[in-house]
Amino acid sequence: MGHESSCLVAKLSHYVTLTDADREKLATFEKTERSFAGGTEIHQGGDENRELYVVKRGWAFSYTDLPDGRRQIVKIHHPGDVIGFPDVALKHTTTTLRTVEDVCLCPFPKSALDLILREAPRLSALLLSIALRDQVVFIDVLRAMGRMSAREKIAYMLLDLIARLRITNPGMTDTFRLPMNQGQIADYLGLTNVYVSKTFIRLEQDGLIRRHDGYVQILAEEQMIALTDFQDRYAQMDTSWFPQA
Amino acid sequence: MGHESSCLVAKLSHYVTLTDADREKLATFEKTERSFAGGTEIHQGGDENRELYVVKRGWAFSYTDLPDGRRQIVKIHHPGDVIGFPDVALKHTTTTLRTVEDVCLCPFPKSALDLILREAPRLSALLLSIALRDQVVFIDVLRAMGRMSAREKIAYMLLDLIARLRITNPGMTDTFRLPMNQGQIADYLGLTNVYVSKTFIRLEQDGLIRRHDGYVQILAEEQMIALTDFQDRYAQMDTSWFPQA
DNA sequence: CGTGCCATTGATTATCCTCAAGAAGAGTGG
DNA sequence: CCACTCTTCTTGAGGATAATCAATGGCACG
Repeated sequence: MGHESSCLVAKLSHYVTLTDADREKLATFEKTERSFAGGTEIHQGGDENRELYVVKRGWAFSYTDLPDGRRQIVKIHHPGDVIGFPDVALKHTTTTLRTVEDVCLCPFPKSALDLILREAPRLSALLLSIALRDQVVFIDVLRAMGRMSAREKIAYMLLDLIARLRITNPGMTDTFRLPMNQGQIADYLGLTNVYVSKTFIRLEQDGLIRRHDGYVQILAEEQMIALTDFQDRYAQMDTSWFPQA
Repeated sequence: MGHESSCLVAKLSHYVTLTDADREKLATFEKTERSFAGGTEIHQGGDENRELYVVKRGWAFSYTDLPDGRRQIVKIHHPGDVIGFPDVALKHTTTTLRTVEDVCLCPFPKSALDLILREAPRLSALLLSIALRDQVVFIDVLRAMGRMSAREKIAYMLLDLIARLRITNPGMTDTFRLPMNQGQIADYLGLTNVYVSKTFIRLEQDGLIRRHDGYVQILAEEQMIALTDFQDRYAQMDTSWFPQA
């Protein structure tokens, strides 16, 4: 993940062949970069007129709170992800953005999208497709939240994370670093930190996973896929209907 | 809702002024129409190469099942909605579409989007915005599913439905028809039909709502908004960054 | 060597589910 | 017009999953 080629270009190239003109336009998204320490709040929900970010390094997440403090983490951001895309539709930010660890982000203004839409129909189609694919992913999460047990939810989350990480790290096998703590995992899955702990231990005892120093190893991926009816939405998209280059 | 102006045009016109060229392109979405009886399965999750639909009349919903039969309703469709938009990104349908009552739909092919993206940047921006706005809506639902009690979930659902219906029916006040049964509401909110019944009764006893012959009346909208921290995502969008006409 | 964060563990509680049965209403056929 | 069925909503009893509360130990960090 990159010196010359950015993680964004790497991620998008997974789906279509980008022309030099496309790469040039995308490069404007990563002109500037800013670093943040772990546990930093980068912007708050309700802020106005925000920028978008491309993640260059590190994990972050977006969350919303209920007035009484209950928290829901809504999206976990990895390198190559675009943060804040959904908020483009609205005048105000809907979620708060917080870093999990030390992070490097590339901010860019909404108006950069305008250029893409006017001049690059093929890239527009790709951006639209990613927005729509993300909707499908949200639908999958919704199903997990509404109808899965705690055990299934955690299995689902682990499968989802590893599927996403494999897109940009093709060498990855069955082990990945999980820098989030159990309170954050609980806020993502609609559980409590205590119950996440207990459920992780059961998953380990049942031989589905193993944990060591912040890493998770998936021992029985097939079994976990069956348990959660997991579908990988990241590996491929339908680009057949795109405008020609 | 429509003879000359379609519900789709009506819904989109709420956000931007459409040119005649725009209307003409959108009209291709509603060239043909098909009617379905209530309780019909229109297409199954996993089907290939599907069409999109504009809803002309009646309610429908999209759902996914887990292998053991647990069901999650993912989206409730009203007149003017485009059904199947998220699936454009993928080769196969992700959800099953079922009618709630007698329904009239206008099917159109994916490729119609291609035309828009190539020739109508402003309309492209609007479609992209709607896709992104729908993501925000999914995020709101996610928060409800993850962190709200049954009582709050139902209140949230009712507020969401009435906010959506108000877009196309500006005359609507505090009462609307809710043609879904309690099992379907349960499948939407991640509850059971029994508990939905009990919770509805409590809401009624507490004077928040009233029910009569399939209609729901919101008696204490302010209180319910406070209870659920409800945000109306439908009333306005940020169109300021759109390409000029 | 404190201090703070985090994971773990146990005891208790509550929300919501499961199972079961009954009532009200709509539609059907005789 | 009257059974009859079917669906939906309601009600109650009992149970399970996950929450809450509280305490402990490990580990990193200053």
